[in-house]
Amino acid sequence: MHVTGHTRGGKRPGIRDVATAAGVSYQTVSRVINDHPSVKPATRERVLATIQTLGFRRSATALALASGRTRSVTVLTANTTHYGYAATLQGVEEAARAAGYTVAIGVLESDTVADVRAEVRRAADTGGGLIVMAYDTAGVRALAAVPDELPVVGVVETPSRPPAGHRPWVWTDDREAARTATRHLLDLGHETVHYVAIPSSTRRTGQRTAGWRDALRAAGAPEPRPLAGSWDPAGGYQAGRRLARDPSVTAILCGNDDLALGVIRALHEAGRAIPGEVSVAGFDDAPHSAFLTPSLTTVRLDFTGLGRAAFGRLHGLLEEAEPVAPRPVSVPLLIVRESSGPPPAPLPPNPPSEVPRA
Amino acid sequence: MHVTGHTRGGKRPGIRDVATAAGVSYQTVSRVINDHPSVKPATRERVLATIQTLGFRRSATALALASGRTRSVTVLTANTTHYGYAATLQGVEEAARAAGYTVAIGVLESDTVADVRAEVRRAADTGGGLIVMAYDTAGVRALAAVPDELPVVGVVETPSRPPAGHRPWVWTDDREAARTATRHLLDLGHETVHYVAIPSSTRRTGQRTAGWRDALRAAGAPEPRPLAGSWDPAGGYQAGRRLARDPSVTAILCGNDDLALGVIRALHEAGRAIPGEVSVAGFDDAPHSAFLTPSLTTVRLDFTGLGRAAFGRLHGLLEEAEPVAPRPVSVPLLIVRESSGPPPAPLPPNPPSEVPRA
DNA sequence: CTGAAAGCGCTTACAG
DNA sequence: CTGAAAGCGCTTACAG
Repeated sequence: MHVTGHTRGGKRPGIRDVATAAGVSYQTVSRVINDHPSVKPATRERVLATIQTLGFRRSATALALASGRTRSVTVLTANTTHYGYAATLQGVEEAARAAGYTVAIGVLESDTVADVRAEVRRAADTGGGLIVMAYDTAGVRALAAVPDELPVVGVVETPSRPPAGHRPWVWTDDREAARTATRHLLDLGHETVHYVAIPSSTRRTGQRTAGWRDALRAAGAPEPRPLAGSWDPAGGYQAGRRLARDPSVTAILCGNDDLALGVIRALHEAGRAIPGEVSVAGFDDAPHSAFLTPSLTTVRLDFTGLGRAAFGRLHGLLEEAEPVAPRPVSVPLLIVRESSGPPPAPLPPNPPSEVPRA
Repeated sequence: MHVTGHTRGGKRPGIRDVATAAGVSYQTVSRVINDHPSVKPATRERVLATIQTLGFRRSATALALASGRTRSVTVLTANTTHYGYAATLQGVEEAARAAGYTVAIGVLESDTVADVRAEVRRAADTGGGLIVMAYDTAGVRALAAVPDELPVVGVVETPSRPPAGHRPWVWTDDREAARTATRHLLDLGHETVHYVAIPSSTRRTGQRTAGWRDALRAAGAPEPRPLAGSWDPAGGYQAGRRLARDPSVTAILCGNDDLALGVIRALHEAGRAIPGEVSVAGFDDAPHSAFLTPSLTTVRLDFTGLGRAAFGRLHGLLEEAEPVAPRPVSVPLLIVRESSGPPPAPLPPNPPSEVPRA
C-alpha cells in the first residue's frame, strides 16, 4: 500500500513536473505551496489539483538549502529513559509536530567538555534550532557550548537570574515544589525532614535542595546534611541504608521518585515501617508511583507542558514572533498518598505499666 | 564560549572559502572531505589544516541535496515513555551516532489509518531511512504504509514468517521468553499460570501469549483465558482485582513489568500475600523492578541491543552492505527475584485440631 | 592527481 | 498576477 500516487515516472515529481502538468511556470507552483497571496484563485486551484494527482511533496532538504531555515529542532539530552526527560521530549515532539517541525535527538553520552562540544557541533550541523535539557552536568555544558548565533532554548532548573532574551529558558518551579513537599512532611508533625538529592547540574546547590532548606528554616527545624544521591533507585537504596541506621530519622524527601523507590526498599529491608516509622516523599509523579506499595507521596511536575513550552519559545525565536516573558511553566502539585503520615508517637517519658485500651 | 572559530566573516565558511584559502579548487576540498583516494598527501594536509583554522563544517543539507542520500534515520513510534520503547530508541541513537547519522523521531499519536499515513509521509519527507516500532496497532499500520521504495526496518514481535530481504525486521524472541517464564512458575509447583496480556499489535495472538500457552501445553497444565491488559500499571491493577477474587489463582505472568506492578498492587489490596499465596512474574526487567517490594521476577530483554541491531540493518540497506540473515537479537534472560515462589501448601483434607509446632 | 561544468529541488529578488 | 535568472553549498560525472 503506497502513500504517494506517483508510481509511473520512477522518481518523485518536483516543482517543475507540477508546473508543466498544470501549464504554469514552476515559479507559480512555488508561490502556491508557500501560500503567497498574489496568485489568481483559478490558477491556484489548478496547481493544487495537479499537486494532488501527481502526489507532489516538497523536498524538505531543498527547502532548507534554498531558504536557509530548517524546520527542525534537535533535542540535546543526557538521558532518554528517565521519566522526566522522556516526558519532556514527548512534549517537545507534540508541539513540534503540530507546527510542522521535525524533531531530532542527540544524546550526550559523556559529560567531558570535548565530547559535549562534539555533540553540540553535530546538532548544529543539522541546521535547525536546539533545545538543551540542562538538568545535569552534560546538559549545562552543552548549553554553554552552543555558539551565540544558534537559536537555542534551555530546559533548566529554576534560574536564579533572569535568562537573556535571545536565549530563553524554560523551567518548572522546583524550588517551590520542594518547599511544598517538605512543608507537607513538617505539617504532619515530623521534627525535621532528611533529603536524598539528585545530582546537581552545577557546582552550586540544586533548586530542589534549596527549596527543602527554605522550608526547614521557615519552620525552625534542624537542617540535616543532604545525602548525595543519583538518578536511579540504586542510589536511593544506598542512601536509604544509611538513613535506616539512624533511629531519629522519621521523614525523608527524595529528589525524584526513583530515588524514593530505592529508599523505601532499603527501609523495608531494615525492617522500618512506612509510613508508620518513616515517611517518604518523592518528586515527579512517575507513572508507576501511584501503584507502589505503599503508594508514593510525591510532587507532580508538568513535563510535557514544559516540553511544549520549550518548543514554543524556540518557535518564537525562529519565526521572530513576539518574545514572551519567562516564567515557570506550571505550578507543582503535591500528591499525598500512602508513603507519608504522622511520625510515630514519641516514647512516653514514664512508660505506663499497663497497655492502654483501644 | 564558541564551538567554531570563524567569528569574523559573519556566515560560516563554505567549501569555496576553504578552497581559496588553501589555494586549490573547491573540487579538491570536496575530495578531501570525502576521503577520496586520489589527492596528493601534501595537498590533503594543506586543505585539512585550512579546514581546521577556518572552522569549516560541511553543510548536511547541501550534502543531502547534492548526493541524494541523507545520513539520517527517523524512528516512528507510538510511545516514548515506556521503558522498552525508550531503551530501544536509545540503542538506535547510540548506533546512529557512531555511524555519523542523525536520528529524528516521529510519534504516532493516533492509530487511525489516515493519521498513521500522514505521519509516515512526514517521516518520508525527511529523506533518510525509517525504523518503525511495530509492537502496537499504530506501529504495524505505519510499517504497512511505508512506500516500497523507502528503506525501512521494522522492530516487531517475533515474526511467524521470515521477513522479505529488502524490508528487514529485528525482534527479540518474545515467545521463548514467555515459555521460559511460564516454565519457571510451573517448575515451582504451580498447577497452572494465569496471564495478563499486553495489547496485541495485530488481530492475532501476541508472541508472548503464544509462548505462555506453549509452556502450559507442554506441561499438560490447564489453560485459563488470558486477561486483556494494557501497557500500564492501571490495566494490570484492573486485571489483578479480577484475579484476586479467584482463590485458585496461585501464579500470574504479566506481559510487562508495569502490568505486574498493577497486579501486585491489586493483590496486596485484596490481602493476598506475594509470593506466599500468589506468585507474579513480569516481562522486560525495567530499571525499577529490582527495587520493588517484593522485587519482581521477570525476563530481561536486550532493548538497546535491539535498537542497535535495527540501525545496523538500516545502515546495511542504505550503504548497500552485505545482507545479514535475520535472527532474534538476543536470548532472553530469566531473572528470579522475590515475587515468585512455590504455591501455598494445599489445605490438608482433615484439618488437625492442634496447631503444629514450629 | 586536479580543475571547470552541470545539477540536486527549491527560494529569493528582479522584471514585466 | 506571472515568468526568467541567479543562487543555496555541496556532489557527480567529464575533462585533462
